[in-house]
Amino acid sequence: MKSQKGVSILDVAREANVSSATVSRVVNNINKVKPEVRQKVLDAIDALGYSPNHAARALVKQKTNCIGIIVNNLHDPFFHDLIKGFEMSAQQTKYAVMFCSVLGGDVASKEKYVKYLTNGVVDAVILYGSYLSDESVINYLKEIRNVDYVMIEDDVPFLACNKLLIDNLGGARQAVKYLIGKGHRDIAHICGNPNKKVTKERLDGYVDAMEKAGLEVKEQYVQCTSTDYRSGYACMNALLDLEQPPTAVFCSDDAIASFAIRAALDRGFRIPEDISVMGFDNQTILPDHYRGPEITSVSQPLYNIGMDSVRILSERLNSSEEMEPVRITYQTEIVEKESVGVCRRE
Amino acid sequence: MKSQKGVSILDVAREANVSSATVSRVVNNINKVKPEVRQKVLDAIDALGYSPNHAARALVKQKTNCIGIIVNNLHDPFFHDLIKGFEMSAQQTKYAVMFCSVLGGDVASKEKYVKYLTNGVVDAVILYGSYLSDESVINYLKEIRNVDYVMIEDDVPFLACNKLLIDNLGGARQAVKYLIGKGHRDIAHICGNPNKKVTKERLDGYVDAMEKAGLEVKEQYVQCTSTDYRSGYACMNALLDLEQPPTAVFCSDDAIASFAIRAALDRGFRIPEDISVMGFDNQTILPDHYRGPEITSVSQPLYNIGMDSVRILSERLNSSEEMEPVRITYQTEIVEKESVGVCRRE
DNA sequence: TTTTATATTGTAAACGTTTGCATATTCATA
DNA sequence: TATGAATATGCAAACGTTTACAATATAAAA
Repeated sequence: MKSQKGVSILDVAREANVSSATVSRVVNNINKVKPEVRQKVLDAIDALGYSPNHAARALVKQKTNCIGIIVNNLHDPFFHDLIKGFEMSAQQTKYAVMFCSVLGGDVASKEKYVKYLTNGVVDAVILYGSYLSDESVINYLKEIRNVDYVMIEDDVPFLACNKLLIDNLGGARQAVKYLIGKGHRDIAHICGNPNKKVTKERLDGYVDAMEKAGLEVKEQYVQCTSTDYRSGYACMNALLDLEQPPTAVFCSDDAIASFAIRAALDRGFRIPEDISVMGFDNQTILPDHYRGPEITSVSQPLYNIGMDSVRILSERLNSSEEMEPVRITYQTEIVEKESVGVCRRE
Repeated sequence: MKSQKGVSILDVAREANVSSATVSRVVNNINKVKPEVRQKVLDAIDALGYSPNHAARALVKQKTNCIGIIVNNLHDPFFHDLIKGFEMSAQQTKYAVMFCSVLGGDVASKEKYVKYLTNGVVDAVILYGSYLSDESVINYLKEIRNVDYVMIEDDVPFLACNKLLIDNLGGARQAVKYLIGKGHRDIAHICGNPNKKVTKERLDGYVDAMEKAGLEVKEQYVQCTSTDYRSGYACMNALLDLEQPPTAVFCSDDAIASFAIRAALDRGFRIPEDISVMGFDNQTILPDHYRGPEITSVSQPLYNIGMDSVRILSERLNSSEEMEPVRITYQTEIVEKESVGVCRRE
């Protein structure tokens, strides 16, 4: 199958006429070794092409110097900024950072990766997203005490771990307020899969902001997509079919917004002159079919969250004392682009 | 730092009143164990929450059941399809598949990952792209015989490993022939960073197809970008400034094409009525600034390449006999979209 | 019932490191 | 030169598994 090289520390020791302990000290830069001996060892290492075996090290030191990240659908452009954040702080840490991707909702491979990683493969795991709120996985994680972990964007109440959360409620409120500020009163909401926590929170934010502003939340102004964001198209059509269509539509996310805008454009509406559309996520990359205006959106600091999660774990792994889990809620920010205009209805 | 659970196979053995060997046999499904004993062990495992330590296993078995993938800039939308391919076949293999990302041209972290992975962390590595043609890395890889690996899109001649290549030359020829087929004669080329092999090959393909068709390759019709694909904008402007501008432009890749198109549009040209533009890569995701037509392009089967690379390594790792490295060249395919039209020049 | 073959279990070595402790070497000091 | 302190090195146990091999229990055959 493969021709093992199999140069071990003992081979080096023999070659250099020292003990394996000395070699180990040279390799690990423990400076209790005489310069000429160190050189002899270094030469032997070079001559034999030795490099220390990871598994053996991990076994004796009980750590791997590796951090694992689990997301679903790593290929999703949504992760663009998050990955950039991970990459950036990976560069700055001594830990090797590795990504695992779970396709779609595949529970089996999700469990496979969670169990695999948390079992001595890495020192810490970063989990993105509510797709992980599976009973089985959560129960498993509760038991895990041999790795540190960070959950991003998912707040499982009874799980005592580091949590980096996004203020979805606040973000949705911001969005609606912004639309109101542009003079809109008839504001609809296209809501993503309502079983997902994120989506639910954004819906709540919409409702809350409307009520606080004394605006009625008309039932037919809230359209829910199926699990697929493509149905944003159908939702927008439903809104435009109303006798009094909204003048602005706030969508759960930009992917939905892109399809909603497409629907409006296909019916001859102009964006934002005839109808304003607002998204969430500030996703800078959209499917290539998209030809609408750039989407005014609520931006989450994914880049920072990616950076922070690696940094936080790094710090915790290096600290000698037990640390309380952190819990950070990140605020969102409106990014004004082209898809929202001033309300023209009287 | 962290409260170790530390349940070992010995704890289970004690709890179940058997030897560690028996526990091991149960865990690994070696069916030489009596049903009632098996159950006793299973109960003990459950009671103690045992799961086998990865490092210890890896150490004794000399394998990790893991495949590592190294790419630069994992966040780059270019990798969309490739990642999808990896994900898909990851799902189908028993191997855990993990991604490592190297930011930009950071040689230090590139080396870090290559050395880290090839040293008992994984059983096999997949390397994407010519960014790895660093002397130091290549020399290192030559020495490595304890992992299998696949190189995608980079053919280092004296490196005997599995290679999955793309016929860039042929793809470029296809593209130019296609443009000629549309009646174009004045065909320019915007060439990416000419130090990169890929780009060089595509340039060669362009020249070759032009010559074979008896068309002159005018020097000013070949524009090279700097290292940044954004300079496709400037290149297009240079072409449009010529007294006889081309009627069609073939670009090294879609990212460049998107900027070239932008430049043409900004000067009031219509695509494809006034000038045709063709790309390479069939990148379905483009930066959100892009508002041009969908780009007619040469598509590489990245999804298949992703799938194949994992599959090939899986097979090789499981085979007991030594296998010759494979070398596959993938053919490209024209994807007709909106950016190329029939030539209107007399 | 005894013998033999077979199925099940246990013992202990090995995997390749690190590291506490013991020993050996060096060096400065008296 | 002898002494002690400081420095450098080696020995061997430990990390948690797997797996040949040995030992035992069980079943089948005589």
